[in-house]
Amino acid sequence: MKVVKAVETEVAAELGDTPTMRLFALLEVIAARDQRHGLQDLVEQTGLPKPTVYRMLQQLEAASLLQREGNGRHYGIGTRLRRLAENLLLNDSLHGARHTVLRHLVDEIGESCNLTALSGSEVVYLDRVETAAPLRFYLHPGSRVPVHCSASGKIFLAQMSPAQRRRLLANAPLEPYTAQTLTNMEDLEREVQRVRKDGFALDNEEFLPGLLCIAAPVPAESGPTNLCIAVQAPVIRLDPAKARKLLPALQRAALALSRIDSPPELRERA
Amino acid sequence: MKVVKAVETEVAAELGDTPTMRLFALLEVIAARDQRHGLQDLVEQTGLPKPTVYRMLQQLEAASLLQREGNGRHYGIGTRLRRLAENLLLNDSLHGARHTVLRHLVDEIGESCNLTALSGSEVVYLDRVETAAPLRFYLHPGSRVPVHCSASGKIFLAQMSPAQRRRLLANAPLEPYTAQTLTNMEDLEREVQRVRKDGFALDNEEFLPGLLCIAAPVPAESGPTNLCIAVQAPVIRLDPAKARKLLPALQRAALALSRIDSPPELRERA
DNA sequence: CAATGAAATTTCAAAAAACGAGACGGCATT
DNA sequence: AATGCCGTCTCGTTTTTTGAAATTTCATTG
Repeated sequence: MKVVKAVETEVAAELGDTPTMRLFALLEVIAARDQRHGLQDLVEQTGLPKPTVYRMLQQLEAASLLQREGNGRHYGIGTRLRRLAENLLLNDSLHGARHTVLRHLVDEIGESCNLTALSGSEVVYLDRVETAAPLRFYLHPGSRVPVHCSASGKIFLAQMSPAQRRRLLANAPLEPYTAQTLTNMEDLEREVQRVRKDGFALDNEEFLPGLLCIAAPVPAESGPTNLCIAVQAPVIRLDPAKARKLLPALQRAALALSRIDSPPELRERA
Repeated sequence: MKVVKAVETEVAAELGDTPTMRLFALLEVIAARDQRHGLQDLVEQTGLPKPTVYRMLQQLEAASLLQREGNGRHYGIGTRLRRLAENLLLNDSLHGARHTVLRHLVDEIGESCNLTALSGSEVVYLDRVETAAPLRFYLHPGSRVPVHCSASGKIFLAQMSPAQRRRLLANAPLEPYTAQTLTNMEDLEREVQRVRKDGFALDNEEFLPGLLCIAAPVPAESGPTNLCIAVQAPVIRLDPAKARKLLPALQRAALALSRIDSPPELRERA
């Protein structure tokens, strides 16, 4: 009994604080296993009260997003949700194309690479391809890191006007993650100026001990970009000097990404 | 200007009356085209007010369901939504297996077939495979038809107790769709008794003029089933006598579906 | 064939979220 | 520097969601 309650609380806390999020949490539970889902099961899996889950399921069924299976006591995926999922995967050439570029780069240089973007005042991992080497940092797509202690973050900062930069950093104090983390504004400003001049950024164990990272911007048609490509490796295999030698490959990949991201066709208005 | 407005109204009316539905409408718009979606575009596509769309996008982005692209002025599919879509399609062996059976049946008898279930007081098309013949009725998966004038509907009715049947039909008056539609309770009751005895049902132009349909139940482990398989064809190619000859093939497919739907493994409680 | 109990559904008043008109602000073009 | 298009924020109002508890349903079981 207690164990069950603990699990319930956990899932509910993690996956939902607005109706929308609770709904997606429910869908994720349903999508997670290839089996029939009864009301009771879903209640236990999500930790939501029974009438709530019941109402959600009913609403989803009415919209053909889910459908009842068997004797009406179980739910499965409905035609509309299936079609949505198909279209979602189908109409996302951007992701596919980018992933290919990332994979090529990883093949070429032999270390994990990732694609990052600025979201709010944090850097988000859009996608990631791991190296084959056995020792590696596992950082999954979708996770977020602070701007001030990540290579990509510094690139984003370097593109901004001083005013923009100050505004952004006002919301995010320069927390120390390691002994190397730049925690005062002057050091960071100096570093950012260097990044702007060089066109690439390093993170030398400033976020995680033992992790070195080099990032380059993916140029946009004009103006600042919101996309970076970066290599991450344990300091045992990669030091700043070696990292600099990877720059040409990195920039070649960045250019390829740039072509994916801003081809003239996409400027039309359907 | 007027044209745009007309479209807006339409989409909004069709796709949403609760926050949840509006949200899915938005996702469907996003999933529909492989392009970058700006706020303004989405406002026009969905017909929803700007702050509403803005809030939805923001919420979806915060949850990594969407992510910003380019300079932050466009949205694309996020890692979590992509994963959800992948799992949704992956973990739905039921659908895949059923679809295969349907396709085989269509190959065998040469007419469009579909899989139906009872939902509320209507029959829903769960899936459908079309014949290769040029003349055909196009009825898409997810659409709904009344119980009293569809072959599958009669099968569902035939499984019920008279009390259940009366309760269900109380909510759904026997509306006439064609001259053949059974619109009085006695005729329908007589028909239902026949269906129960024969184990199959016909719809002889009772729903759409020129459309003949024969349905058989997909047997459940025990008790009534909520799944039927049916053949639909223009009366020009199929008459009741010919339809009856398709019955063995139909029942063979029904048995195959039955094995998919209730194998012992699925009775476990993970 | 009624009693039993587990599971599904409905109810309803309180609480929370969504709504959207309008104001505001940034940024690009003029 | 002015203009205008978009994205973003505000806030009082409206709508939806919430969930404990009561009720119904249905398959067993005694």
